[in-house]
Amino acid sequence: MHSQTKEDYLKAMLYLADEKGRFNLKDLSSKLEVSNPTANNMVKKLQDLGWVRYEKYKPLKLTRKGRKQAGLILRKHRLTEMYLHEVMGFGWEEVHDIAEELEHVNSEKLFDRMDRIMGFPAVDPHGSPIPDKEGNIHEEEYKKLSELKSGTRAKLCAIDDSTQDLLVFLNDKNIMLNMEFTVKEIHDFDKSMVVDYGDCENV
Amino acid sequence: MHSQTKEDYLKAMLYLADEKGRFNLKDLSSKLEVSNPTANNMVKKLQDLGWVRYEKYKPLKLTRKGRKQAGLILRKHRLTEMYLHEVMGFGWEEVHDIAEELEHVNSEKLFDRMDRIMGFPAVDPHGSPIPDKEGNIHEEEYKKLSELKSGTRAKLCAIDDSTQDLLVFLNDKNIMLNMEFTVKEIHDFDKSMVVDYGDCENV
DNA sequence: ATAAATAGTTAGAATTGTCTAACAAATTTA
DNA sequence: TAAATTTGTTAGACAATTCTAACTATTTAT
Repeated sequence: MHSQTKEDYLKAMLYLADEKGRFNLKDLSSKLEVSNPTANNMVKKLQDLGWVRYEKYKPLKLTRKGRKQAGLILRKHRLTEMYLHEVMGFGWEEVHDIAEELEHVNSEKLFDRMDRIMGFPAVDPHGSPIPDKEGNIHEEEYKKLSELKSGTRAKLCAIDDSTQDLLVFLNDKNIMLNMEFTVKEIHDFDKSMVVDYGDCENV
Repeated sequence: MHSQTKEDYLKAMLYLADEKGRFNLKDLSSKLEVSNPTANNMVKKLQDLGWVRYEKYKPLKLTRKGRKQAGLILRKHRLTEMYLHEVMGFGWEEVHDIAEELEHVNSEKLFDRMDRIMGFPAVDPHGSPIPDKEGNIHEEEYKKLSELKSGTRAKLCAIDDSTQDLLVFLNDKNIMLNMEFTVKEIHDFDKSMVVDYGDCENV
């Protein structure tokens, strides 16, 4: 059926589709850190499975089926992240790497149980939406920090670029999800901001 | 490093060593349901890794190193089983299959956290010992049901052959771990017993 | 003790996922 | 637009894990 490898390709494509709208083989091979021929090769197989549509030199497209598969993997990933955080007490900067492994486990039972134990959460510890059981992703539209004007009061609903480094940095500053803050100043030269509860640079 | 496949070979060998004392290639290939040449082939690689000692036509032996590796995998398996049962509320007949997948996850953090959350349990939901962090297994010596004489009062401490079928059967009879019971009768012709709390056939 | 049965070995091949080298197409830039 | 850069393709190879077929060694049973 679908190997762990194929799941990683699906996930990467979902990510790229979301991030860039259109993406090509190079984007995929870079994202997965494999060579170009490797990705090319795999894309052909994914096409045979009906998960991708691809024509030579054209951008890649996930099929509806592929998007669903990918959504289901992302669901497992984000449910796991939330479980690790909320139930097991891991920090939001620790959960990604563990979930990266757990997401490949084949057990609806397990993930449904996590879901139930947590009371069916809508988002993961970084504020990203958890796809539903059909693999559909219900995105909330949040304002970006960089779109806020000086003086605005706002709530931190999600971290877009949840790298471990950034999350550790935010921990240092005692910044956490759902925290309210006010934009105090915006420096013109580099767009960095001063907000209350600590300051957060975000170009 | 060690693939999931190699981990399965290690686990199988630990099981066979425990079960039979001495075991040969055939035992291993049967246990893993692979062909004989496949197992032969893999055993050579495991020997190169220093986990097995093997000479043509002789019984197989796990090295100390191999036994430790195997013990650590078993630790992950049994910690997971116990976690699924005690914390997540799965039945003792459900946990094996899920743990079979989770045991290959590479995250000391995760398993240590499970361990801590449960207060460092000594046994899994079937009464089997959870190996320590060095991979050592501290076996308790229990009497077998078939060794008990009529009239004995005893506590059910472990299930030796924890197949799903048997566990479901025991559920039906409302038999659970740590339950006390008294042996009422032993039928001569098939050694089946009548005990209070329901009756359990165990030759 | 020999024949039959079981266990083990060797050789050769398939699959999956990866690579490099060499070349071709498309896009960007000057 | 032509050269330079980037992207994509093909071909051939390799490691891991598995198989079957054909053969050999060991063990068991008569």
